[in-house]
Amino acid sequence: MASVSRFINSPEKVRAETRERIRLAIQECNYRFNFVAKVFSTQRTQTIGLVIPTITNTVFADSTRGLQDEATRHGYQVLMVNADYDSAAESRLVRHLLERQVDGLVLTVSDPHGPIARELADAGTPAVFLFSTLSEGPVSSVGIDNERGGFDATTHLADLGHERIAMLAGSFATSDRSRHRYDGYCRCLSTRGLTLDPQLVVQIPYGLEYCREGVLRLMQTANPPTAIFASNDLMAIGAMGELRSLGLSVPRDVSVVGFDDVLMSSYVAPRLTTIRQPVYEMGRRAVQMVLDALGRGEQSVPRHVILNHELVVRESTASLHRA
Amino acid sequence: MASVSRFINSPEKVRAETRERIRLAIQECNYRFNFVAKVFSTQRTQTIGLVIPTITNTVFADSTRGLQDEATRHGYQVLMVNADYDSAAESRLVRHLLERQVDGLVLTVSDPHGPIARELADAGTPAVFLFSTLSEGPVSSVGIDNERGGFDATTHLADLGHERIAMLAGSFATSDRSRHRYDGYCRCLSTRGLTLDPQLVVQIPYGLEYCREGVLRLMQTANPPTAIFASNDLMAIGAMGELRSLGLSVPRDVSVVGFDDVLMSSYVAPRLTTIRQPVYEMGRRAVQMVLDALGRGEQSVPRHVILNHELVVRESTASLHRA
DNA sequence: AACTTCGATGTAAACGGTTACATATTATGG
DNA sequence: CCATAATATGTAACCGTTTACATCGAAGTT
Repeated sequence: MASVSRFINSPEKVRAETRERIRLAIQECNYRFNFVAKVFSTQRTQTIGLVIPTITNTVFADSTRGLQDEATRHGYQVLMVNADYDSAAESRLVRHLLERQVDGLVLTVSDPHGPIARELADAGTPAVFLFSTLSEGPVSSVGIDNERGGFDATTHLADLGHERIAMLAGSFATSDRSRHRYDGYCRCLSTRGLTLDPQLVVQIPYGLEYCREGVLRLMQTANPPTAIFASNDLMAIGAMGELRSLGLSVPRDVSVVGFDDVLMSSYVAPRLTTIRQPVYEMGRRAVQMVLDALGRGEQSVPRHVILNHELVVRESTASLHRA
Repeated sequence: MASVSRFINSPEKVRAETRERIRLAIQECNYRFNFVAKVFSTQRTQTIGLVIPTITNTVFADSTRGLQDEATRHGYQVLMVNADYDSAAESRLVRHLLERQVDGLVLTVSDPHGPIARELADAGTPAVFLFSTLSEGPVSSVGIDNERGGFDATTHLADLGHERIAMLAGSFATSDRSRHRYDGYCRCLSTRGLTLDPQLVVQIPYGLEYCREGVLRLMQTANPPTAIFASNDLMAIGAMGELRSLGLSVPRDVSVVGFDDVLMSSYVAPRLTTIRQPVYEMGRRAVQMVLDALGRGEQSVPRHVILNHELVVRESTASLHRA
């Protein structure tokens, strides 16, 4: 029994002869290793739990790639679940993952300042928030400065001469990233002396399918915007599709900026101007931080890292053509 | 101990008074349920393993949604891993999932006729192949008729008067779906009396980023195609992006048909003509079949279900404008 | 040859639930 | 009020691995 365990985990510790004996026995009773029993015994799953808001936005897929690569490099698995932008689901899934004894957690949640932060800190399982901009709090984080991202995106539009700049925002309730990007949008407006027209800000649920109504609300006002800043690329692409349906041309009639720089954004027509996040690197860093905390044990203090973003100008934005 | 177990699994079986006593004790020693121990003891994880080829193509996300919904409806979790279109990874991941004692498996693999089928059949864990077109074999399957899908897509182009129809195919080695769609493409060509020009068929790895070279190869021939059938919507969108880079207009210069009808396809410009797969339903059916087999035990026979697809005509295809 | 040392192998407890079965408690009927 | 049935609770074995520790055997030392 013990020798079999040794055989499996460090074959060099058992004599060649015994090794052979074991190999045969294994063949004989076509034995299959029981990972669950191992976990039960060691209390280590070699698994990192990942909670993402949705599987349909490929930013999360891209960061997952970085996460996955780094994890496998260290012999860890990734257990991914999606919460569908539902904060109740987030808590439920975190509990599920903790019950399943994941060694660490990486999560993108609607509100990293909410009760979930305490839950995580109490659980004693290393965790890091991904994508959010945090500078404090009991659980670590890695992201970009979403407020500055929003500021930069809006500034780009203002630089092009736009004055009626709308924001097509993902619902703040389900994403603090969207809220921070909105903060940056506001700051830019006030820096430029532009008025913040509440009619030019609409919040919609995440997902392409909700863009229609949002764009309609924006464009059917008395004084419609000449530029739209969308919370993410998916919504920007959705918005462009809707604008086209309304007979408007991007960027001639309306400029559009997105956020994330999803691969798709450089293939759509027109190619999307956007804020690039270093998502692959973010994913990598997140697992590094988890493994780091795992190494340190209890006495590790939360860290908050903020990576650089970058404005990528493509075809969906243009100078305001004054009528 | 036993009462605690009862308390957790069927509270109605313990007296209110005892229930209270247990609740307090749980509070006291802030007990956390250990799912791994339960699994170890019961040999049931209430989990279905899911192997997908990539996380960046949203078809898989969409089918996963159906899968997830049906699974949770029956109290099952989904454990998703992606193989990145690598057949070695597929085998490795299947072994991993089996070691983790998943109760059933749903998988989309490069070749459902390959050795993995035997492995699965031998393992004794219920499994179903998703997306592939199978009519026999030891493991169940649910998909559409990919050959007919390819035929229908190509026929649509032929009906529009196109004679030089290219196929931008995902590498056959990594996807039998692509191969079947190609078979349909060939059948259409021969039915119409069109010659199958090998220069008009290129295989590329999956992913937007590989479309550039594929389209270049196609368009830089002496007699370039007037229509392109792509293995999936992602590649179709990639192709449209590349065609635009070459100064060609879709559909005026070149018509493009995709496959899958991913949500994004109705938002890009021009909106993509494609073959719709009932992906949500496919996901649901797959877990139903797994749970069904789980119910029957050993004596369940493999089933192969083929659902209907549908040609969705949008803006990316047009009649051949004869020069 | 006896003693020490060291590596290889065997033994048994432990991990935390579940569950069959034994026992205790409560309800029911005569 | 007792016998009996029904229901609630307690007991202990079990799942398959790891791991600390015991034991064994071979090689090296005196």
